[in-house]
Amino acid sequence: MPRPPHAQPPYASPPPMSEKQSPYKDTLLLPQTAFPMRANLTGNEPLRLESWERDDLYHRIQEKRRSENAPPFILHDGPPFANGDVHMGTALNKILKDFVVKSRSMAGFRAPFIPGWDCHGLPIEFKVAQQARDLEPVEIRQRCTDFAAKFIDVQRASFRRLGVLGDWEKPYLTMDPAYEANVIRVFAKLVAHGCVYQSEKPVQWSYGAHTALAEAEVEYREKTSPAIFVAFAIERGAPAALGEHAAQAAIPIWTTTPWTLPANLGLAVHPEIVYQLTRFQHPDTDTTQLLILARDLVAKFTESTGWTPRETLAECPGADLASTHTRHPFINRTSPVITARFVTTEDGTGIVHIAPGHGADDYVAGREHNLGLLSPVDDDGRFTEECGLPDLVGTHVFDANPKIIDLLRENGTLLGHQEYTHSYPHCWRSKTPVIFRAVEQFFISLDTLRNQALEAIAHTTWLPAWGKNRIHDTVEARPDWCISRQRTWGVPLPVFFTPDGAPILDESLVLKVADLIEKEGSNIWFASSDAELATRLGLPEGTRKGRDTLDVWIDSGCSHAAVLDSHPDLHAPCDLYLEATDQHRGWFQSSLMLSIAQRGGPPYKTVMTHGFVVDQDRRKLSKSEAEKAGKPIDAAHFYNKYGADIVRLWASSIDWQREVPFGEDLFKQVTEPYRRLRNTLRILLGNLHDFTPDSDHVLHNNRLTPDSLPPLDKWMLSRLHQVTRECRAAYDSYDFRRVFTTLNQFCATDLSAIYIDATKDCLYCDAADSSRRRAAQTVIHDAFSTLTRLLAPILAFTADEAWEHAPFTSGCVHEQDFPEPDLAFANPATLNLFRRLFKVRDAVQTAIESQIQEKSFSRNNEAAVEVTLPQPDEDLAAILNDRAFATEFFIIAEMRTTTGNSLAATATKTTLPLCPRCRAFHPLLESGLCLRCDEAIAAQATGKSPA
RNA sequence: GGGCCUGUAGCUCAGUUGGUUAGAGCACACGCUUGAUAAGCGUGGGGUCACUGGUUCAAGUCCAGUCUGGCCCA
Repeated sequence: MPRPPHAQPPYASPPPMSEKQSPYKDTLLLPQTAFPMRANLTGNEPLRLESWERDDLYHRIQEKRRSENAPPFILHDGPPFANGDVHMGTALNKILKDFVVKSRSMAGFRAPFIPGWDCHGLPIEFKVAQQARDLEPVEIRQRCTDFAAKFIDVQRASFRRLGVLGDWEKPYLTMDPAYEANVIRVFAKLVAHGCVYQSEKPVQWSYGAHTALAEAEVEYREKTSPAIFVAFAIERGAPAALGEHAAQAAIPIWTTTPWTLPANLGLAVHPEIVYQLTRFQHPDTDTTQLLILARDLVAKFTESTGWTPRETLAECPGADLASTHTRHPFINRTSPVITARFVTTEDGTGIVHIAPGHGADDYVAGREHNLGLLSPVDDDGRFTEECGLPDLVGTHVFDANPKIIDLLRENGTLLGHQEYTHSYPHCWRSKTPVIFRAVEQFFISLDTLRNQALEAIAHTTWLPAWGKNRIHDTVEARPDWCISRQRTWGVPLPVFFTPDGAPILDESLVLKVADLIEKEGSNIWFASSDAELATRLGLPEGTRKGRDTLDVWIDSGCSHAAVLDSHPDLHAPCDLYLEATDQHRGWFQSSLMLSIAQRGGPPYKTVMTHGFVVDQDRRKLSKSEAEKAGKPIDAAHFYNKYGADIVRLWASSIDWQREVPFGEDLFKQVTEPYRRLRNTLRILLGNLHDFTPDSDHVLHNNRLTPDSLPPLDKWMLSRLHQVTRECRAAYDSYDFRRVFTTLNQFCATDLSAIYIDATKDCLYCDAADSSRRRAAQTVIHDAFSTLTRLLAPILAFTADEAWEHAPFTSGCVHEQDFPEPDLAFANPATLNLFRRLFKVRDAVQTAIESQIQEKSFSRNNEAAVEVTLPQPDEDLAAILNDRAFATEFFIIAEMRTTTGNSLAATATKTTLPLCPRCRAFHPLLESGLCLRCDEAIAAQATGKSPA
């Protein structure tokens, strides 16, 4: 190629703007790549997804790791409910899981991911029941099956679209007959251990949903209740310690549930609290009354009721009241006084009304003192005959409250009445207040499992670490587990009753049910009559099947048996469970208890929890409220608007250990780093267009050694390996945010602002094969290859797209291994020298900026800089006086150094001429070009490298 | 009401075992560049480290209390 004519004199200014193009432009090696600057994620991601699925990427990766005999890393997917669209919380959970799976896989593990869905339960049955009432069980179950299947498809499509890799064709479903059979087999184990029992106990009952509720199915909301003070007159056994007047006294109680009074069977006092016998007077009516109540609550009682203490006659500890009997205020019955430690002086009178059928504490106390049990309320929450008040039979308990209050007012036992707003348990589905009601239910006794469970908790890793305390405390305090539900959409509770109504709890019979259901599906239980089932299972005539289904927490809590133990790729205990913090009382606990029963140990080695998604003011983000406020919360809105990689980048940028702030603004905030990462990959690719690693990599072809690399390249590789080490460690500890910030800062500062900005002169203008240029390309090659792989778990689509655009890669980035940090490159001397150089650079930039502000010149590379170094620093001075290094590193024309008191820099406009080809200021040759450009042109002409 | 957690620039977050002037990204302002160009570079403003008290030569960091918000439990 002939040299272009030198139209400009050597000292000419840059070509005027009117001139379209420099005559030298064609001789430069400008970046070239087909990797587009604009991502168009929403358009391109689905195409890439298709190609992954066409190539069966998931199974290809599994196969590769299996053939390598890679150690397994098993993350067990907690099944989301198949009852709605994927919202950001669910999306965050799955993306975090995908970060784990992808990063463990690239770290050399065989990391299978078998996604699952929780299909049974009230949420679905409720929605189906809303559409059609009074259906036969089998019909309800069919509709529920269809409903669940529909949302499994919806959710699966979302999870896939988000780039989550897994065996989506073969997920586990808790409604699969094989899964249901395994649930029943775990139940058989529980029966064999003798932990299953039937009992009439107060349970949290939803009259709206017609079923008992588990703890996890209850939510607390504000409710206003009537709070009343009721006098129980002393009938006999007045405590001698309170003197002769005590016999005429009454004992006041305080309650916010007047409807439980018909079931009252006693009063409880604390044995050590001091009670006083006091004469009260009411200022409104001028009546007086002798009352016994806790000394510390007299003032509050007066404040609430107006009854004013006139004379305190005596006092005694609660223990002395224990033999007293009182008269029920409106039923012809005696209510004995008992002592109980749960009584407090927080509210009320220090005396608690005991209805053993309507409260957990009451039940226990009632049993201890043989008070009996009354639960005169039916499934709808209406009073039954048993309530003892014919007028109230058929009345809903909350409608009965005012009637009971009227009754008390009329018979003079009502001492006070206020409205009281408190947080009260509600059914999570029907949103109705929960009532405590004693019904025959099945329970799992946790006492047999508790110690082993606590032991397992101690030996499990909890992330964050405070999770251990939390689950320990909940397991320690947890009451027996009510597992029966009076619902249709669930795994049948596999219990039969003898003709006289006794439950048959027999392991082998339960196992037979499991086999039957595995073969024919659980509908067989509902479709068959008692007689048919009895015949098939060889039971005597007259045997009846149970009508209940199992708590859904049993379903998902059995996944370690139904999935980990059963799937060929998996095993129990697995390495990791990863869910939101609410699962400490949900899945983590149900899985643990059932795994203890099943295998005597925990199902997991590590449990990681992440916070809930909250809005930007750190307020709870509820779906209905967000929609009202016009704030979208569905994952689809975001991946359709911004792309899955933006959602993923957001997920990597948050701190999963606490609540996760979320809002559309935060998405916009993450698009800027995305562009930076993408453009960095693009400029790296652009500068590798003529680079073939085999022949051009200066370290692979031994053209240079790590030690003989130019200093800037040495520094860049040191940083690269430092960054690699940091990201690998961050992935190992699930600290994805650290990966994100490390890589973002590395791209922004080290690569973009420093390295590429400085070396692009060499990359564009040097002869193609100059050592200096090949060294820079070598660094850029390593940086690209490292960056794409370290980014791959997070930017699943973009990293693969970039990988594909590199001329020297093959396959998919997700099948690659992570880069290994090589400490041979992490050169402390170089890093240290550059630390000092960056301080100089700051001073130099400030000096140049002030000259640019004063219009002395306008571009960095016009500057001639004089630097004053504070103390003798030979290494620093030597490198600063190396013209080639200094002009490249600072992107300036000239550098001189002196020593002085403190670090300082001054800049002036250079007197050197402008090289028209590289637009840098250098001494020029007769050709009109600087030495480097002259040689580059010559090399192009001969096709040979100058050096 | 109880348990656990949380609070650092407008926003998202760093801040080692207490030790110089509390850092980064986003956003903002100004400037350069038109050979990374719907990109890139430079400079800059912006913080009573939730509040109060304590320990200490020294506190964002340790202690106590208050407040905020979250999860769980009642």
